Amino acid sequence: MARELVESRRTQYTRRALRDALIELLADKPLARITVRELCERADVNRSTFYAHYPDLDSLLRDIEEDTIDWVNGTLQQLLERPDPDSVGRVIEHVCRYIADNRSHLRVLMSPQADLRFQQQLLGLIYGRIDLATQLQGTDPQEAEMRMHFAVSGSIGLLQHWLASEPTAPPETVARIITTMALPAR
Amino acid sequence: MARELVESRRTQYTRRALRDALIELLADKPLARITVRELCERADVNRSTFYAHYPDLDSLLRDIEEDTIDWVNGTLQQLLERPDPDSVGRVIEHVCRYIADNRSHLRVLMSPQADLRFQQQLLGLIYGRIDLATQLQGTDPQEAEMRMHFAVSGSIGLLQHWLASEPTAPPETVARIITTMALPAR
DNA sequence: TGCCAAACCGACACTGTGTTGGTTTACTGG
DNA sequence: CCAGTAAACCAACACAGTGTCGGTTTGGCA
Repeated sequence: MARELVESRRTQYTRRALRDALIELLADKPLARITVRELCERADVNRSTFYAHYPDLDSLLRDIEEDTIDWVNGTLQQLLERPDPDSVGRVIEHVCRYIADNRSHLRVLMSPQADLRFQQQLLGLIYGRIDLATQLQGTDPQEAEMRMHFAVSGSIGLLQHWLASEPTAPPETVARIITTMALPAR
Repeated sequence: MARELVESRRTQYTRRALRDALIELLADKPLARITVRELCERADVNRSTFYAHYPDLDSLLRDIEEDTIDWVNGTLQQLLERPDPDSVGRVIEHVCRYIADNRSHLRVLMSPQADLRFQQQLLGLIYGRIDLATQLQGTDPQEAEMRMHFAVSGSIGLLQHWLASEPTAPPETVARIITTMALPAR
């Protein structure tokens, strides 16, 4: 694990070229329609070099996604350390602002063209940490889980629409809508 | 158009074989990992015969999905003809019951493995016809659209979870959750 | 500056794709 | 009941992408 942290300048450049190229291609078409060949062509990297780094396109995509996942994890950690009565709303707003700041990358990663698994993982992480269950106390556990799924998928859909549409609504508005729709009125 | 309605018994059998085979395969893996070859093998249909019917796997899938779309369209037409003050809740419940009745097919078509486009089309159809906008009267149109997207995606996620989980909750419960979360409290 | 890891290159066997021309087979209408 | 025909079968094709080699440059760090 520690060894991998020490990447030579050359390999870093190659990996970045591959990652950037994939993002560019994903803006045009779904992953299934992208070939290793054209990716390498665009990245100006030899095809065999690609295979030296990743077994397939899926792995490359997951590598890219990992950065965002890591950021969210770290941020959640920080935010939840200091106790805050209204933590839920604050976390959601914080994440929305992050998304707005990294719009160009995330509009691709969050698009329906991209990887649904990542999107669910991302939102599931947030709602899981927040422990939505405590917000839904008193209700039937099976029903609470269903509401949870509605909230996660609904948030994904809203965020996708937000990132795809112009002009862009302010992150605060989006956060407010998510909060009001995902959580039961108190 | 009229000509296509008259299908010989043979072609009907072939098409059904292909459709059933695809449903079976989709239960195992996503569309992207399914090849025309293995589909034909399972369907016991010659590969060139497949191409005589469909240009690619995507078209076959859309053909299957069309049946459900047609049913929903027809049902909506019927239900919305007779005016009903509480039409929204009734439509949603009706659709949930249909899904429960055709569980085996729809659990595949609705799965994340399958086609997201279909799922959005299906739910978008319902919410569009219902004209959720009227439910959201008085609010900012941009915000109304965002809530709409939340509602559609949320419903999809909930339905996916519902179809995938055991034991199965009654359709009435699911309909109630969708109604309460998608529509603003009056 | 010399070393060596990492990128490049060309070639390989393999699998899947669409398409085509010719054949068999099984419905259907007379 | 059987002839005609539409539809399914079959074999073979050119082509594109995959994953994996061994051998060769090349760039950067010590």
